[in-house]
Amino acid sequence: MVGRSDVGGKGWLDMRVTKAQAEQNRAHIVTTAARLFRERGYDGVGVAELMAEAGFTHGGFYKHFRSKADLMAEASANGLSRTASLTETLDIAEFVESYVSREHRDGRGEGCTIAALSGDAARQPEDIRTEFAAGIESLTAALQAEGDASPDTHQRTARATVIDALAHSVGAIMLSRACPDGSSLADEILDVCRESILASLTHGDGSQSAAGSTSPQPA
Amino acid sequence: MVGRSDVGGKGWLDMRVTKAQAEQNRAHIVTTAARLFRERGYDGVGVAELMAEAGFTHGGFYKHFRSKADLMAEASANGLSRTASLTETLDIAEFVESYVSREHRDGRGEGCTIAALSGDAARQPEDIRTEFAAGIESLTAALQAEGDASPDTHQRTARATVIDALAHSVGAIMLSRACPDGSSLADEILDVCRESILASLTHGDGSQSAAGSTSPQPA
DNA sequence: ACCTTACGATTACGGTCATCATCTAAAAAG
DNA sequence: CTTTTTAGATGATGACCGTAATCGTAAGGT
Repeated sequence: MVGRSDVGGKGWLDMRVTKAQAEQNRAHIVTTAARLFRERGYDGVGVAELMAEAGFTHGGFYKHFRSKADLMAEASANGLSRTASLTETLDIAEFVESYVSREHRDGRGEGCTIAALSGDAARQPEDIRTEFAAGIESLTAALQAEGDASPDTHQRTARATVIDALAHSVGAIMLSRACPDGSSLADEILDVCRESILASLTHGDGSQSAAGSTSPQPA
Repeated sequence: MVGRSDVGGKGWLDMRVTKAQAEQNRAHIVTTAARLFRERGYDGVGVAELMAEAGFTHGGFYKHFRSKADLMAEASANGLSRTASLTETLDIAEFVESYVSREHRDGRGEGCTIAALSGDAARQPEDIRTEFAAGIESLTAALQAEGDASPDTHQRTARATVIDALAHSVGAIMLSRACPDGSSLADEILDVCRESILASLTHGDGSQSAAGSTSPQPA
């Protein structure tokens, strides 16, 4: 390992790195990881491949993160907040329309982290599930809040209604993705559910009586 | 299938047929794998650990399966058909009641393969997704068929209603499982969705009646 | 201008993984 | 009986994994 006496400064250049650059590189690693995890699952992407995709070699990874598990949690939080912020301009009906769609189903890497990784997250340590709970809360809050700004007859959507529609939408996407590409069942699930969810939103759905615990708790 | 077809004549074939025990061992490996995959995901359990859990060493694995991917497909089919057959005695309301429950959420290994592995299946090769589509169809058929035996009161539930309720239930379980153990959100999701799904079954479309028999059966 | 800090590259370590070669004993086939 | 076949055990192989030690180098504070 000592053979690096190095002669002649020929070395390929790779001058970069300022403090701000490093921070930017770190952020890039996180968002890259978030996308790769959505596409292939937490176990489907290794540190080396991840860093390569971000434009680095795998060695520098541990200057940014203490472990892969740490990055998994951070990438999850990043992806979840991304979904929530993208949703902030949508009301529930618009959200459902774009969420329960073929485009979303077929664009896993660019889609919702909940739909892409909740199955994996369920088996991960608690810190990741805590991020998911927070992400669900943020998304719920975003969907409830929409309409508040509008002066007209919009009223804040009931929390239960939002949670229900979200679970319904997630289930539709996951079932559809579990079917073979182009299968009629995959499309049928999407169409049936989208119509049903939208109907339940416009329908006289004012039923959110006390069902179990109603204690919102952002983590 | 211990069928001893046995040919008295001199047909050339019949080179197969091993001990009946081998066939039984193979089946045991498949059901063990189905449970372990549900608990930890396809990538979360290795061949050696799997075989050990089934009571064997890892070497004999390839006398039964050509690859781990082969077993993954077979174990998926096994788990999915198990869920469908366990559901055959339930109508939709009973199904939802037992499916969208804390017991099911917390008993991943003994629960529904769709809820446990659809997130993983979406990233697997087509043969596994074909099994999932078939499993969804079987489960849908089982839920539609229930009630046919009864005289007038029940009529065949609409396919769309069943698919919709199934996706909704799956989404509820997956979201709840993605939350930390014992979190209030995890329980809230379950309670909100269960009530909503049951409500949509009783007053939604033009074909459905209330529950007649009561036999809540945890899978 | 020093000196400290640390990004990122290189290389290597244990460990685990799927897969397979080989051996064995026993069951089937003759 | 003998021969053939094979379920399962044992052990090796090579690839890949997460993690870490080392180092060149440049940035940032003083």
